[in-house]
Amino acid sequence: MAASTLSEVARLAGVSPATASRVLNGSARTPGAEVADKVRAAAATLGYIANAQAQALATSSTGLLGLIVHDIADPYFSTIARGVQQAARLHGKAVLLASTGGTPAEEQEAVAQFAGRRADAIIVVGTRSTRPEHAQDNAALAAGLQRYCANGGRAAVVGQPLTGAPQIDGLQTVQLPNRELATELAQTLGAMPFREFSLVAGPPGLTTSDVRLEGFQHGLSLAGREPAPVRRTSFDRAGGYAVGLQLGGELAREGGPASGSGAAAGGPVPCIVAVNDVMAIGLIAGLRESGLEVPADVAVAGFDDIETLRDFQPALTTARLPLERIGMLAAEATLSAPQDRPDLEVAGEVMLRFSTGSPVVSPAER
Amino acid sequence: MAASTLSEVARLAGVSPATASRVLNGSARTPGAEVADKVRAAAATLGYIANAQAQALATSSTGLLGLIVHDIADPYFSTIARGVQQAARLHGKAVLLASTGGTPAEEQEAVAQFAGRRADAIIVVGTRSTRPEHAQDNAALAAGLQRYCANGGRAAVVGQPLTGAPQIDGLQTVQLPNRELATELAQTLGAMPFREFSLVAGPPGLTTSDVRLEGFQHGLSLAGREPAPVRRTSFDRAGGYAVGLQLGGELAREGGPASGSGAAAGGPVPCIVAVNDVMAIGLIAGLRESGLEVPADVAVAGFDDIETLRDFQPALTTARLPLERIGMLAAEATLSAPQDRPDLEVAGEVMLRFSTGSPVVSPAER
DNA sequence: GCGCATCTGGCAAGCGCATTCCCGATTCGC
DNA sequence: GCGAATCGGGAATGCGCTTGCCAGATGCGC
Repeated sequence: MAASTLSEVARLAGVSPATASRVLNGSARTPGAEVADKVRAAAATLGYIANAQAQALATSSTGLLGLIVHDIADPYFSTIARGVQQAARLHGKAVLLASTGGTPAEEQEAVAQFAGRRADAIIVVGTRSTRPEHAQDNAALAAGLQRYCANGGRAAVVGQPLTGAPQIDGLQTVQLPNRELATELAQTLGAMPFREFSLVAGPPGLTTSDVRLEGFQHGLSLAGREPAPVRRTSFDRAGGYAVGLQLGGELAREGGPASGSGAAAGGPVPCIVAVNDVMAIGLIAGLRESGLEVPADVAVAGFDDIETLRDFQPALTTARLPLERIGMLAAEATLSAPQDRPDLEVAGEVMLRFSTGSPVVSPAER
Repeated sequence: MAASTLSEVARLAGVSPATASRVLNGSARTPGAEVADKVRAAAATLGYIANAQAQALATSSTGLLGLIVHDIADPYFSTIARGVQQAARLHGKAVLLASTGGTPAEEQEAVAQFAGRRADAIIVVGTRSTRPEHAQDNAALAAGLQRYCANGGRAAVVGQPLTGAPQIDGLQTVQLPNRELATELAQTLGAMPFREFSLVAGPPGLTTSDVRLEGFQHGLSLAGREPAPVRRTSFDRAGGYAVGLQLGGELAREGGPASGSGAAAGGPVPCIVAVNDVMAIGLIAGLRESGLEVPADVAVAGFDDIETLRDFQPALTTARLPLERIGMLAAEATLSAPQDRPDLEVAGEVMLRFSTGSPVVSPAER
């Protein structure tokens, strides 16, 4: 029993395929009520479901929205994905998902795949890379999107503009206030009585990491602080953890063998800022492993304000990005008619919490 | 500039579309090397990308894998999604994502949509519902999957078998050891010197919640414990938090005005088990809000072992489900040839951690 | 050197649907 | 009451690709 087709329905209803099509799938010309009922009845008994592939071929519109993320299991991306999904649903589109791993080569592959499926729109989420070894892949990615847009596709990239890309017509960018927020965070923290700052970042060349870093340093200087030393590690929890162990060891040695040096002395403690929450959480785990208390011995801050992490103790000081809204914006930007495209400006917010000694906020208002 | 078509490539290469098709998209009959090169060159200069829609129509195979989850931003689902995505990629399939919200009606809608798109396989993840108001939708969902499978689609459901469904040919089930693991967890905890147990569950009728509950109670009885009282709440963080506040208030009143009653007395403390990690985290937040310490005043355990939550303090005692693997299994089950389908047995593991007073495990081995 | 097997590439028929064009049947206007 | 405008429905065409089938070309054995 193969899936029933339009003409089967038409035959059962005793009408032509054209008529059946007109009643079942919205047409400007709606046939008479009697005929329409007959067709609908036939469709129901046959359990007819329109073949979206054939429709797509005939109408050259697939109703597909391609979403490209680095890792769908990462809460940063999955939250954005939720927003995209919601917007897509509102527009009656289906979401095609690609979880790439983060290299421009894989992203380019996903773009090609989506272009082949003639997705109506493509959204690329995640940090760009300026690493020299990615230059060629970046160019390929840009070329792929370029061609996709030239062929009438709509596309948006979330985060930063494409690396080394020409102006691409039809490509929109949801620019994230990474630099500004990082500056604000650093300025706020810089005004607090921390002994010194250090920064934990991803490998050089990851734009999100680099930009946040710049913003931090800028904010520190605005606060009249020295530039902070930077530790480079992987852009994930494991990287944060490794640095936590390392920094924790150094701090413990310097502050005395036992923990609680800062707390005991009541003196100013150092503050470590990681470029994202997940790294910050790993960092705290590593520091703890070294016998340090947060924030008594060392203060820690992150970036993103991941929802799942908001019950973490000590509550993490961070910069909130409205991730779900960002996803919706990106989707809306590609799906809406040009005239009612949303404003792609995104605002964030610095969240001071206990990991930097700020008073705890009730978890109720998460 | 419209996307170039196969026949354009063929014309440029001076061959017939058939030949072009044979060289560009894998065919059993590969034309001669010279012709093949010409075609490939033409395709390259035109930037040809095969129209997957048309291919799908011609071959009646779309290369689409439909994934239906309750909420893609929930780490439980996003981790499974990662597994599905990986398996799909291995098989050269693209993942179609639907994040439904969890009601059978929405799931049925997603199934219909995927069926219309002629997805090669559909995977439905998430708890079933036995609530009477869902009976009709459950039936519709079963009917939809039934028809989908009858039309040659492959499908798998992760969690429990469909509620009130007949045997559906071609529908596979990745059965999760919820009951067994819950029993094991309860038995283990029951042997420990906790004063009493109470359970925090989702609304009655959510099968995952209900089954875990049953398992817990069974384990408690195996350990010679009384059945534990059950608090019903919503199946998410907010539900856990609400019950945490409530239970926390009761315990604080009963144990004395100040916190630390159990710790101070050193006596046995109560143990609260939530049916999933996210609820357990909310629960702990609520308990803390009431001035109680975990595990000094009250022990807490969860279920799932969500990766992002593993750095939580106190480390959460839980039952680990290999979520990513589960996703891969489900995808593999639907994508592989019948003879090399994987075994759909899934094993879990009880993880004793500090939230029930067990020694802390180094975060390194997350 | 001839016939046959083998191979190579072209032709054409769909896959399931939307859409344009067209024709017969109504209905309306005068 | 007649012509014209209108409406309901059917036939045909094409979307881009795959593939079975066929004709021509090539190679082989005898």
